[in-house]
Amino acid sequence: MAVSGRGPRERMVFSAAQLIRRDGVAATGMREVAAHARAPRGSLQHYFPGGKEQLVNEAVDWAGRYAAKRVARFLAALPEPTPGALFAEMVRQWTDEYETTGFGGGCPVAAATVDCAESAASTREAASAAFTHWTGAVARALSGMGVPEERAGPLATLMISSLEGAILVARAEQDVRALTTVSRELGPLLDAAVDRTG
Amino acid sequence: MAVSGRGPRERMVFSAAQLIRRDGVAATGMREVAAHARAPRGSLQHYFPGGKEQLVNEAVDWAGRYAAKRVARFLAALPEPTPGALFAEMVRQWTDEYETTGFGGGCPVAAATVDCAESAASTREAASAAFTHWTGAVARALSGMGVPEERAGPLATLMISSLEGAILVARAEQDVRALTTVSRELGPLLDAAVDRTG
DNA sequence: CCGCTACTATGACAGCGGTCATAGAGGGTG
DNA sequence: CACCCTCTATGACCGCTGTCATAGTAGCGG
Repeated sequence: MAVSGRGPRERMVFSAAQLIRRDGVAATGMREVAAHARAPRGSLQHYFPGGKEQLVNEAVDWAGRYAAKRVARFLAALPEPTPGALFAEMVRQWTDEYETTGFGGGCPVAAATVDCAESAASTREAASAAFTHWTGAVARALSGMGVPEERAGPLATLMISSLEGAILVARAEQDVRALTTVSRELGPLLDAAVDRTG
Repeated sequence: MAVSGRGPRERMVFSAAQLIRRDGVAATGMREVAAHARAPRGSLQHYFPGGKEQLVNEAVDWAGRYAAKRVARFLAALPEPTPGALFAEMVRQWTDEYETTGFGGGCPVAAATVDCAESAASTREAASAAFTHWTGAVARALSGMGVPEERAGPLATLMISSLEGAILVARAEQDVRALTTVSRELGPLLDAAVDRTG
């Protein structure tokens, strides 16, 4: 996994997200992040004077924006966009990863929530913001598919909650079963929400 | 939170589950567990010669059995048992806790999965077993309500995945919104799965 | 060359973590 | 009393972690 984003700073944030999603926040050391990013250790205190908390927060923030961008990209790639198809695509990103590279990682936002929700207020807020970003992107996508405004938000929350939970279960079981199940079970419900009166 | 289960051993397992669900596995120390359980520190190596990993595994196992028992209890308490009502009750356990005692804790099994899935194989297996126990209890409950056999398993997985994810989101946002949303959105879908041909 | 800024390089420190070693109580049984 | 088994009590060890302090290098404008 040769990390080669542009600047050292970006690489460290990216590496932090990668390591966090694999081992959790507490088990991820700063020296480890720097090494993984092939960045000098001395740069840590230069780019992240706020210490580990700042680095973690930026990693979570990055993950939230990344997830939101993915939604838009999925949307553009779908030949016939429906809510169920979007959800299937979101799920497929995870089944693909798990089937090819193994069950090594989960969602970094989930990891940050589990590890820091009670101990670090700013990180909890970062996770909240990440979920909000992500949910907003999904809700907008649903609206664009004809889902009524007042239904888009709740359904987006349902999609993300189910996905996050299924990721957890799949990782524990080392089996994508939970992921494929939620996709199959939720698909019809989601598709039924599009307004066909137009 | 005066812990007063029967033996010191049981108390330590229980305390471990409590602390893990709040701070995560890595951030929970053994000395801390003993102190929280009002158990002598020297008992740690006596009751858990397998070290922290054993203690964590037992805590996860305990949580899985507890969750399964709760399902049976919810079932017995429901006046008119339907899948949607059971799910609403499972969700309500969490909204109640969050509204009364705050967003201090999540699911210990989720925490163990996030923190140990990659680093400790035995803990990952314990988490998998916990989910299996829990899912089995829910599936049996659904079957008892008239849900066809082949639908009970997938729906149970959907319920638990959605619940776990909603717990995560709710904790990050410090708002039970995600929990109430998944309950409301999934209720009709679940109730529609009961076989009414009898 | 000076001075300034951005970045890097190390080493040290203090704290905490899990684990081990060793020894001590308590209470039954022979 | 001697013996043993269960449980408890400490203290020490070692490794790791986040953070700080200090010093060094690179490049650039003047």
